Amino acid sequence: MKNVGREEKEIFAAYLAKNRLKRSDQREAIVDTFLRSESHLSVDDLLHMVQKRRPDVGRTTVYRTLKLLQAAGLAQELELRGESRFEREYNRAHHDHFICQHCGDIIEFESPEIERIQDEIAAGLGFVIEGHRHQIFGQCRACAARPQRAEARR
Amino acid sequence: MKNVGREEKEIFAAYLAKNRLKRSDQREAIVDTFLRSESHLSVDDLLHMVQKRRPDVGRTTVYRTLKLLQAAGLAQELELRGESRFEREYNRAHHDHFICQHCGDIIEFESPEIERIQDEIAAGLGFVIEGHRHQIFGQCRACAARPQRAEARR
DNA sequence: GTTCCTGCAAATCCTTTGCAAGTTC
DNA sequence: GAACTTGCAAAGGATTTGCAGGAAC
Repeated sequence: MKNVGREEKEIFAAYLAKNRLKRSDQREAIVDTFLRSESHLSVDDLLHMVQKRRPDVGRTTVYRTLKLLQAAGLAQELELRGESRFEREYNRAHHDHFICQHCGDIIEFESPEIERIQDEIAAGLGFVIEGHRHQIFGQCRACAARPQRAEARR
Repeated sequence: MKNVGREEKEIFAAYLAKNRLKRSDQREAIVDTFLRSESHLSVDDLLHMVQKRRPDVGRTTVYRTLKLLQAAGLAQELELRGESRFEREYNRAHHDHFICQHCGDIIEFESPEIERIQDEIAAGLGFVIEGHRHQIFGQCRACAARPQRAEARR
């Protein structure tokens, strides 16, 4: 488990330098924790994980560091129903999400075909695409198999 | 402009009756205004439109009535970046949205082909679809034609 | 008359901002 | 030392809730 996200850390450092910002232990802990996690973290998830290492890190700093990660192109915000989550963005192919409304699990998927159709429709409308969000809500395989617990989460 | 949304109003009345709720002038004004509008209203849009007719209607009641409209299957919430908007749902084919980030315009589109691909991917994952949200952000034709005003809205 | 509705104000929830003290360069 | 960071507390913005008075049934 060494050198996790080494390249991303270099990019982050370069981003700081370019903008005359400074490094700090808190930032380092947050960035490292974020890069080690499987993705789709809420701010609270990340805060709690970081606090296991450094209990003195504040929620404010997590918010601020996530903004930096986004600006540096390393993190992307996922705006789900109500809550906001973050995933790694660097060097990842574009993908969209299935969200299980029962257990909260998030499954990624990608479909070049959907992207292509999207582009065609946009072209027909004279619309220039800058970004998109495609989320599918429902039940994952596991939750569908035990419908009696369907209300557990929502 | 008579009898706008007559059928929807009947459904709303039936929904109230079924749940032992009562009619009120405020609800009627809100529902009527909602049904007459072109869609994609924010709570504030709706509040202001209703207040032109009945200045005494409060924001709280608009929120509460929108919840009823949703529960009755007449309105659907559109969660855009940050803000929340509402559109008519009754008897409308499923569709998704292009959102111009510059002028705020919202353009609807539908693609049975995308829906089909979605269903296939879901089936492959054993995922049961209960709903989805597909939003494409960018510039509409008009805004793309005058890029100098691209920063006007965001 | 009982039950439901309404608007206000207060409470929440999530996120951002002001600020004084501490760090980095 | 100048400029940036931090955490706290306070401020914001959007939505919900408690409540007392008013309306519907």
